[in-house]
Amino acid sequence: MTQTPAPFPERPAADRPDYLQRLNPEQRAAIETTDGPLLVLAGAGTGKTRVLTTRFAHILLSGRARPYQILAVTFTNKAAREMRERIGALLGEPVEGLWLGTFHALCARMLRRHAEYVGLGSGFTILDTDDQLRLLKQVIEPLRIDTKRWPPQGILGVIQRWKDRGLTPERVTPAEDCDFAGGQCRPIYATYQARLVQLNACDFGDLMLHVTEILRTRPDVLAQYHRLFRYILVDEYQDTNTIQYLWLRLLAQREGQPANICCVGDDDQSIYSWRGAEVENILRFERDFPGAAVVRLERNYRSTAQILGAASGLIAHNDGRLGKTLRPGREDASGEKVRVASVWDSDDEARLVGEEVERLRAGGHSLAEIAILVRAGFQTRAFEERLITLGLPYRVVGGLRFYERSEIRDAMAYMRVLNQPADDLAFERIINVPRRGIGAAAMQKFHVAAREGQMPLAAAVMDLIARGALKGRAREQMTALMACLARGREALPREGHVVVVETLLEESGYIDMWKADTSPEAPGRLDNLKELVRALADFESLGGFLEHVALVMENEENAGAERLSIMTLHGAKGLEFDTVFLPGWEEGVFPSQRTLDEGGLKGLEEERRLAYVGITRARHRAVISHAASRRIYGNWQSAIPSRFIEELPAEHVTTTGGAAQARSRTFGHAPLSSTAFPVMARRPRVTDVGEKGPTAAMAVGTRVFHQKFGYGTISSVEGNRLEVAFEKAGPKRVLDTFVEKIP
DNA sequence: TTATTTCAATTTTTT
DNA sequence: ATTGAAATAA
Repeated sequence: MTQTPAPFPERPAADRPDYLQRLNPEQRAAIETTDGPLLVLAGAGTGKTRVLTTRFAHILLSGRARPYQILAVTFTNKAAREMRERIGALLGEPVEGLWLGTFHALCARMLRRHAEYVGLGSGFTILDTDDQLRLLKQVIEPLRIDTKRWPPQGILGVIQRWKDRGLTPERVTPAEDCDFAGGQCRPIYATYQARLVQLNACDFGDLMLHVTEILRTRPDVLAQYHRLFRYILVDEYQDTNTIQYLWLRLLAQREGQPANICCVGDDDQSIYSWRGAEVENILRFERDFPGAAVVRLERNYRSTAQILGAASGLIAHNDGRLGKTLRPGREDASGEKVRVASVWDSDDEARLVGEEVERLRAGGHSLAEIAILVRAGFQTRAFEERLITLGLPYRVVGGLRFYERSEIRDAMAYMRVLNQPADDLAFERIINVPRRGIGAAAMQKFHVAAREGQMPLAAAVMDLIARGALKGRAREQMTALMACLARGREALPREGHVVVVETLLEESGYIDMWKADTSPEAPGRLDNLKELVRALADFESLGGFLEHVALVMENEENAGAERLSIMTLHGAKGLEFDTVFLPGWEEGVFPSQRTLDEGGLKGLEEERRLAYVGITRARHRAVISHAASRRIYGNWQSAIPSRFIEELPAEHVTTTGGAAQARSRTFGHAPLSSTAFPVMARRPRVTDVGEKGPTAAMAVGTRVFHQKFGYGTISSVEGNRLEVAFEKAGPKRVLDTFVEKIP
């Protein structure tokens, strides 16, 4: 393993251009080591984005490459946008013609140029998840697969994972074919791909897969990109999957020239293995690119020493790390310790967080600098309810996004059919929305006609109308719909896409459908449709708009409002806040039981990295909490504190709350002054009922009472953790503090 | 063809 | 408890 380079000699400041000022030696090394492979291990809060953007600017300003000769890859559109803005700021002007974007956006751009090599036209459509599923269902329908046992989503998952690994249908070996769908996944995959080509469409995975396949099989195309890209920059390298790795390696390894690839990442923040990311990619970097330099960014400028100490101590429990230790960047006061609060249940937890937030706000803290980071979506509800009663403005980040709403997808489908009459999947989506009396039977008829006539669905419908094979209301409605679309297409060059789409949505009856809808969401949906038409005006053409939406499923709204954020730990990666609440640190919730079951030790380590990501989001304050009981799927479950709590180094942690006081690690310093934690308020007054838990001998066979589960008998004891056979609730694991001995 | 009922699943998510 | 999708009745 390569060592962090020795400190670099300080050159006189005057020698260095402006943009290289005020960087630490490691950051400067990461920027000035321009040629040859370079791995930058950037711990949380160590100035990663700054290094990436400055490196980009440095390559340009030192004359090593023109803007279009640098390939800069990110995972999210947000990261790409931020990078573009910051490069523009460094250079003093916006730069044009950059190859800067997400893996998928860059691949889409490449694939439009070379689509014919994989049997597509350059005007191919990019399908969303709905379309993918609909198409797959069509493919598996004749196979009479038991969709109970093998849900289409699962099959799609298998295909997606193959694509993540760079496996085209031909490359999937029989051994690779899992027993999913009765071992029929391989032929299903092949048919699915063939159908996509017929539709002149591809899914997200295909963007990477097709381009990589082209680069693999067309040396001329590959050479063209080798000549073009002199430098490659990759963000969040620990999140790359196999296909992304293959794509990068193909582009980076040039005959007789150094691989000028710089990957920035942090193995400790790899939290996406479940969607195909391979941490091995970053662990293997030095073997993949011989002679690679490695720079470690370990000076953290974000968090207090206490927070860093807690996070470092926790992550140290993982094996197989590349090894980094975050050091406080500034020697300021060490700050507050990380707090661990024990509460009774999720309502208590929400109350505690709410009170703390109110206190912070009273102390002049901005709500925008506070976040509640949960493991899973179901945890948000208790907080939302509490924040509403307190009148605290909040936002749940990562709910349904604009372009995922059904009315927007419907409207988009109308546009797609307008844009490409052969877009069967879009046509199928709108054909009976609003209701036009087309059910399964009619649909079947259309499909048969389309297959027999070797034509798109829409054309088949026209044909059936012309031949009089359609009767009654269906005929009327279909004639009207087709006329609508035809009028729109004809008017497009004259009236412009905005007006035409607006008219189409009106005349097709789609708008009226929502106007007639009396449900409370309907007005909001109409507003969304207005907003969609407005967004349409920002684009030159319909095609341009559709491409944008397919790749950038984002809405840029309500930023900067004075609200606190509730989001998942995954959603919080890359963000930072003054104060971070980390609720639900209980075995089964965090670490998640499912991850443990499915991923074993690997899964546990990923959960631990998630915990590490959570803590390192905090600049000044981190409050971890765990509840003693939690209602999951309608019934109460007892909960034991997460093992991650015990793994936090004691010297960086303070503990509050009743249950915690029973823990051996707490040396009796009960924070009685803390009015912020009126925890355990709803615990029974134990002295009235029986002896208090921790002081009483808890032996196997002891009869106990539990607030939520009722009466039961202890069946095993493990320190302060009991297993109790409850009379009504069955066997549960509980902490001794939450039961009372029955005399 | 649509409305109703039952039934199961229920982490994390970008593009 | 809640929700969404598939089976079944009107």
